[in-house]
Amino acid sequence: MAATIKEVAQLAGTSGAAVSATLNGSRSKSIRVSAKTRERIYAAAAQLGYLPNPVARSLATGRSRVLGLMLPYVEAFTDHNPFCAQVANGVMAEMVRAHYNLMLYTGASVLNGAKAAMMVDSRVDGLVLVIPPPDSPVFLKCESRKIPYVSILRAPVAGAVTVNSDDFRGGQLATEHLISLGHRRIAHLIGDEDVVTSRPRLEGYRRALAESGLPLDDSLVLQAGFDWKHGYAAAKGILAMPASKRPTAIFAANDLCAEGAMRAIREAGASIPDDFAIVGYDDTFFATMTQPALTSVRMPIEELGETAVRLLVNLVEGKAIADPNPVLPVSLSIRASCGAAKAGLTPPSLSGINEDTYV
Amino acid sequence: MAATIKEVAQLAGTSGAAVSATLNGSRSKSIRVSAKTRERIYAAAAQLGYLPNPVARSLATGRSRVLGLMLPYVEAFTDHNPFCAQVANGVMAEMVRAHYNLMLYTGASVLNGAKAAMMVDSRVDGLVLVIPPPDSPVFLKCESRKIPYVSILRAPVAGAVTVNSDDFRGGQLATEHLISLGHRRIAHLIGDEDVVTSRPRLEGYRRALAESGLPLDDSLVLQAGFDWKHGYAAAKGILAMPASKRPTAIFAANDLCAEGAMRAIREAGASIPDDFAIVGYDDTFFATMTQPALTSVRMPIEELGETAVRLLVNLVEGKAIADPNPVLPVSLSIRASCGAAKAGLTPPSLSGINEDTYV
DNA sequence: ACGCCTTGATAAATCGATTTATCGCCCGAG
DNA sequence: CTCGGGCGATAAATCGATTTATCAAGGCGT
Repeated sequence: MAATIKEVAQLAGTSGAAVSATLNGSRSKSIRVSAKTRERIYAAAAQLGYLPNPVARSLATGRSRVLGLMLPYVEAFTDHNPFCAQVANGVMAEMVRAHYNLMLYTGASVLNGAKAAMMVDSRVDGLVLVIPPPDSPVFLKCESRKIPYVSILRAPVAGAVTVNSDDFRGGQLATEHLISLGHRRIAHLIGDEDVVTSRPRLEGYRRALAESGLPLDDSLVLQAGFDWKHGYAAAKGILAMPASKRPTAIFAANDLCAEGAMRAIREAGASIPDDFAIVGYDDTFFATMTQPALTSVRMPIEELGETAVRLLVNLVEGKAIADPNPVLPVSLSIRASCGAAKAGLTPPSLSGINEDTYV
Repeated sequence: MAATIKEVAQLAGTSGAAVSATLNGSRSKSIRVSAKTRERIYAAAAQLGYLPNPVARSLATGRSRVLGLMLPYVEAFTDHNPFCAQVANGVMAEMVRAHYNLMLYTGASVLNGAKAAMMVDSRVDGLVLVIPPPDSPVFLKCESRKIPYVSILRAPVAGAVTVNSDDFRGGQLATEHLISLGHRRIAHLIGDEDVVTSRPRLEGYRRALAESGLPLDDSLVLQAGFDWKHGYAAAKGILAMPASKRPTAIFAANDLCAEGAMRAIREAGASIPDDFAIVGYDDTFFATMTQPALTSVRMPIEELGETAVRLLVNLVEGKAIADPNPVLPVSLSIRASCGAAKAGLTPPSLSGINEDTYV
């Protein structure tokens, strides 16, 4: 029922070509529109409430002004780790700014077999991939269909555009902080092996120890994971160590993992930060809600999303890219869980429902 | 570069019409394809890796198999209240099931003026609106462009399809629980006025009091909001009341609000649940992380999303809808914050990174 | 006065599907 | 022997834009 370009042309007493050129501000030599005609076209378009049909436009131009966002698992948003949600937020914000629309894809179900192919379709001009597995078939799909893509948290590969945060530095920061507070036996709970951030964080941890002349004790490096359960289990293991072997500080894989560890420690009747100092990673909002509040490495998660979109838009529009593999800086949010800040000094500044609701 | 229908037709030695009909399993009388030709078409399509261009298909059919999801604010995902994220999750899951794709829109920026119109465009077959303001222009846009839509958390309006949860019952449940534990002075922190859930919860609270023969004391009904800050402030107010006027229990607007209240109470040196029993709403995962863990009214948030999509798909495909205004049931998750369950008995069962990652 | 360039505008091709109208052909019924 | 009907398939129209090729005037220089 919506007005078409032909109807506008008819009402303005001109042709569709003129309408198209006028409304798009086309600067082609081959088609010119006089000021008078232009006025009539504007009037007619306004009168009919004309909006170009984006589907038809896409077909004609080969561009959709839609970018896809692929999240690694179906529960991306419900998962208690707000990482994906925050990335999505940054992505959304930047897409709005760049006048692109967002198509959302999550999980294996849309990516297996025929469906996988369906999604990497001509509907999107480009794709943002979040923590893609190193051997994901998505890469091949994109290559073969010539769909530009940018990966968030992926080890830089020749020719691929990636956006990462400085995990090595993050590992260093967390460990150095604990060292500066006098800790000499510091445990590290490693995140999932297949996630690209785990290793550099570990290396940062090792470097910090080495630079301070502290020994590297492999019994203090525990395979955990990015969830509550693994943190809880790992801490149980630590609590079971003989006192002489036991660490006095824990650098956890992330905030959730740290929370699990804290729970295990509390259940054992030990104190945080007196018996164990703890540092988390991601600086999620619930780092402020734990008791004591959790010191955490902050990474600019939303900026990861924003940067990825910015790069992708350049890719799509054929513009030059200064740095195809940016690494965003991290920092340390110091709270009470290491004893470096008093408990309760940093109440969460939660925003609740925002004013920016739809009109 | 992708293969077109014409190329497939050529390779199979037939026409585009035959290819289209075959691949879509068309049962029209006017076009028939013999088994032999069909085989050749399948072979050719497979050989070329042919996938129909969805843009062209959309233009021809007037259907895009894309549904839009509109969230009320830009920070929908970052906002510490995981409500929108969970809704998005349910929506996504159901869309995958129904073979639709998801276009995501958030906040005022995409909805003002010309941009608002751009988004309600022919690209989507229908729209899911989450907590739309009662007077949102989106409704008119949809009507005038004949785009079917379903609203989540909207007061039922004649002719509109809505999905709600039973907030009245939720208010009742929370209050009855506190009454059953012996509380006679129960405060209620109301959520934002303009959010449709606030009033029925209040009415449920009132009904529960009335049915137990307890007096309705307006000084115990405090305007708060769905965020941490308002919970914190409201609790401060309660703590400042003269002891005789002070409630012994608080039914908060939601979990975040409850958390804020708990923080204020702890800061005042009072005990939960001994001095104040607390009930939250939404049963978010961090209700399990607070100390003590928070009793909360559980609403089936993801199911809201799923149901909305199911209804919307029916709307889009012209199928009958049994109940255009379903109200989903709520329940009570009892934890330690009211003294009805021991602290620490319900550790969070967090899942961390899911197995269902993309291949 | 003739050709040339510029301006203004339109008809028509294109994008890649779906869908309708049409066309042989062969077979069986009358 | 002819006519109707079912089968198999194709050409062509359509969807609603963009974009290219084409064309008609009009102004200007020589």
